[in-house]
Amino acid sequence: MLCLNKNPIDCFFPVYKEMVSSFHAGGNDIGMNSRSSLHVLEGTERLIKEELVRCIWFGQHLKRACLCTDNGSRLEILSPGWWNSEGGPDFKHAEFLLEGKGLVKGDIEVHVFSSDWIRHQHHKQSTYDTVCLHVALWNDNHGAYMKNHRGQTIPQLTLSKYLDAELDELVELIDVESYLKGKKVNPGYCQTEMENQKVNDQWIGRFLDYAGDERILQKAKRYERWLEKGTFEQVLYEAVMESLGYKNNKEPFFTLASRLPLEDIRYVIPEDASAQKKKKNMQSLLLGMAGLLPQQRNKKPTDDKETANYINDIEHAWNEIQKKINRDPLTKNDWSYAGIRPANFPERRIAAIANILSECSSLSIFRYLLSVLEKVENYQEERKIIKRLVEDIQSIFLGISDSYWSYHYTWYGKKLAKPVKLLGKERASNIFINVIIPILLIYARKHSNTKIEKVLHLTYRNYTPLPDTSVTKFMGNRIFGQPNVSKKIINSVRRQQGLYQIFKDFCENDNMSCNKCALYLSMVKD
DNA sequence: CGGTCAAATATCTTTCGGCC
DNA sequence: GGCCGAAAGATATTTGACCG
Repeated sequence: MLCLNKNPIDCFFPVYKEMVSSFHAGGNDIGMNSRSSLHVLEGTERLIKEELVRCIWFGQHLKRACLCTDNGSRLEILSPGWWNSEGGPDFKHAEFLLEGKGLVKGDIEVHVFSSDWIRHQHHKQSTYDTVCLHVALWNDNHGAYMKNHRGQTIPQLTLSKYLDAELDELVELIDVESYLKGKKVNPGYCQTEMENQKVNDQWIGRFLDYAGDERILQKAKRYERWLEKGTFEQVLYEAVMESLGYKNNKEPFFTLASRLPLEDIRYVIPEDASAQKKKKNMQSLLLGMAGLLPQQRNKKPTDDKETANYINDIEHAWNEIQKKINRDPLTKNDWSYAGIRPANFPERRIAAIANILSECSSLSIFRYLLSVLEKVENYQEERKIIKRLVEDIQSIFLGISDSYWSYHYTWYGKKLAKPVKLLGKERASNIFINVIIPILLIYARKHSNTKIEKVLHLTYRNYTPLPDTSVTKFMGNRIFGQPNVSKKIINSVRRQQGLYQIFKDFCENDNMSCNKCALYLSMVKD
């Protein structure tokens, strides 16, 4: 078993990454795929899984206007087809227009590498004769097409040339969790090996700790790229906004934040206005730019005076503000309401961020964070540091109250008997872990401030786990089998985040990568 | 048009831990 | 060891979009 005792424990240290690369150095990997996705990495350091490529294809995250097959024919996708959960091609009943052929209907097979077509033996299987387009993320054999079992030519599309965002951004945006639903979880090699070797709780805990640190480091890396184009406060604002999109609205929230940078907001909303006026203007600015005001949608009459007054106020303010902004607002179609509980509709979250911004001096959440850090650094007791840091930072999210939105879920929605928070504890925790810690970590390192890093790490490793998700449940089953064992060991967000990291790196393909998993290999190593 | 579903907060219950 | 307050855990409640 790999010794994990010698590494530093009070800061974010890339122990996990070193372990992973030690197992995969040299390229002589074991397993069925002679060349795994580990070795060809363009534009991302993550391991790209076929499931992700399927999601890219199904979600059509492509520059659709200029698609060409690998032999140069113009291609227009009418329908990406429907998921096929049984054997055979990945998507059924797709439709597209192909130059020289016209309308084509048929099935689609998706791979990470174009050469996977032959490696998976599809050119010898008649079940793949219905495939009319082969879609690969990367074209590694530089061919222009594939052949099926009857020798017919299948046109091929290479996605990497047409992605509508950086690959690592897509990795963040695409929900790879949903496919886990309903599948039964098989124990991993890790679980079997743990029983064989009687791996103790401390060892596995430590491993998860380091994996959890790696997750923060990777998030930090992502934000570091954003920082090339913006200031800390702008990046923090964008990241918080993205986080407010929960799962389905990350994209429009992020777009809103980049179309409406803090600088522009400051230009439109004077610092010296009264608190109330600032709040109202901020709401109308953000909601207006989001395209979510009632006037921008279907206007319904109401006999509720309070609602009518509020809407009137906000829309009036927007009509004035709109003149000073020369960028187009988003529209209702940019937002997704599917599968979102009314309490978390985008309108409410936008109202929330508007209230937060208008209450921060100079609209800077970042500056507020720094002031909290400064205060906390001087405390002696560790417990007190942890408590105050979390409480003070989260108070700006939890403490929001709004005369309208605290009592309503929607425009014209019925008035709630009791006020409901615009952002709750869970969201605040999420923002704290996924956004604030990574960004402050970058800041600490840029300023060589190890004290801040230590405070962040201290808080991180003492923070209780967030509620379970499909991924944490899956991983709990996969590694520990019994939920009570899992619960005992996963006693911090740090370890919980470690589960996500290992999942992303190794388990996403179900059983495929168990033999390459760093957790398993660390156990069997002598 | 009505059943189903989505996920957060509010509230109630149990456990934990510190302290005398 | 027992008491009290705090934290953690479990359960109930909530509205409106979507799909057939």
